[in-house]
Amino acid sequence: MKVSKQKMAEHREQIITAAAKRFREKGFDGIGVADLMKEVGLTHGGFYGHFGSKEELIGLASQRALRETAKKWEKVIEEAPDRPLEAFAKFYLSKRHQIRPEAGCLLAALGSELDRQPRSVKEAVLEEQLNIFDLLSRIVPGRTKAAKRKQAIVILAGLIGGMILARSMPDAALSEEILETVSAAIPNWVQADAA
Amino acid sequence: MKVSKQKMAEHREQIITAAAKRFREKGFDGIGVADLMKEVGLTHGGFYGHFGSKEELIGLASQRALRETAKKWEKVIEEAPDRPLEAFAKFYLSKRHQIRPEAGCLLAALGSELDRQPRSVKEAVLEEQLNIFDLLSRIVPGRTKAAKRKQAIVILAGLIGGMILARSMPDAALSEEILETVSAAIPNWVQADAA
DNA sequence: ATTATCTATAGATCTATAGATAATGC
DNA sequence: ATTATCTATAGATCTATAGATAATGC
Repeated sequence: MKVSKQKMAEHREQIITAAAKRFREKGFDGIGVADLMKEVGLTHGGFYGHFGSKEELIGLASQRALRETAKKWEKVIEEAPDRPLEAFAKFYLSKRHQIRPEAGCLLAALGSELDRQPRSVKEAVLEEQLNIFDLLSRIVPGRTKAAKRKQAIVILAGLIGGMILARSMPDAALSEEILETVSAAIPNWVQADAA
Repeated sequence: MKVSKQKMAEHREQIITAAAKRFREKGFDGIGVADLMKEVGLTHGGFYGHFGSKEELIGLASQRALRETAKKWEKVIEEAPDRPLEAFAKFYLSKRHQIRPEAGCLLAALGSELDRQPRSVKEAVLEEQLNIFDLLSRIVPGRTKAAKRKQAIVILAGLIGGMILARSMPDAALSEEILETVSAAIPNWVQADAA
């Protein structure tokens, strides 16, 4: 039943990728080790050859998830060099993102669960959060580095809160109202601050 | 083992109150029926005389939690008639609120779990969310009802996102930076919109 | 007589481990 | 010989139910 080193490395990646998807879809407690292993075609006993614990996988998968979505955001920003913030806010606060949490921002899908995760998980996620602050700092009109960082923080907070609020609604019309309202408001924030 | 009708009604309230606290503290999956019943001094078998399922309790406790915090917010707003929005943003985005999710806003503590709850839970929460939109509408300077509602939505999104982001940080200094930055920015949003 | 609670348990999870198996890679 | 995976299971949960118990309230 042993496989090659390369195949084992592939298995590891497949487990992390599946976890990154399913955790965002079902929550950290909503999917178990056995089901994740089954999804990639392995038995659950083998899991502990790859990771020391489920907690370790939660850290790795969370980091992976946030990094992958941040990469997409960079593309969206590059493709709209005239109004990058507007384009990004629209992309983030889209209906498509709302209904597909498993492929979207970890902080919107699992944000309120992160506080209850062990420190190691929060630290793994932090690396990507700091990258995102830098990414957003590049598309806001603040004059100093500190001013740009402040704007980046405020924008990310608005985006996360907007998506979580939209997803919490039992009615599609309300969700849409929230996404559009927040999306329209965000570009005004930086103008106000820059003035 | 039977108790009076009044005592039974008290037990029901105690269960809901304990649940409203523990769900916010540990997540909907983080506390079980047996532990909740033990906390109020009953055995877990009796739970199903009060509620049809854990899901039913989740709806009732979530509604209760959000209503109780919204009541506190009203007080904060009434006590600062000159700058109600500034006072409220500071209150919501306080360190005290950050470190005590079990006594704070349901949407910050459990926001990203709500999307995975059944419709009945979302509908129970919605009643309070609409009340909060109204509450915030009263302290923003928009000219029309629609403009005020938009501002209320944007502010609530910023508050929720700001708190969730602050709580997700593994470092207290970063949490504080986020709380202060978002808190300082929010009052500017309505001035920008009203202009 | 009715019923709120308790006791006991069914049945289904869950994470993690121990030892067997069978393929890799020296 | 080493080791990635599988099989089997320990031990600890979890929600929910059935029937017994004992107090209420007619």
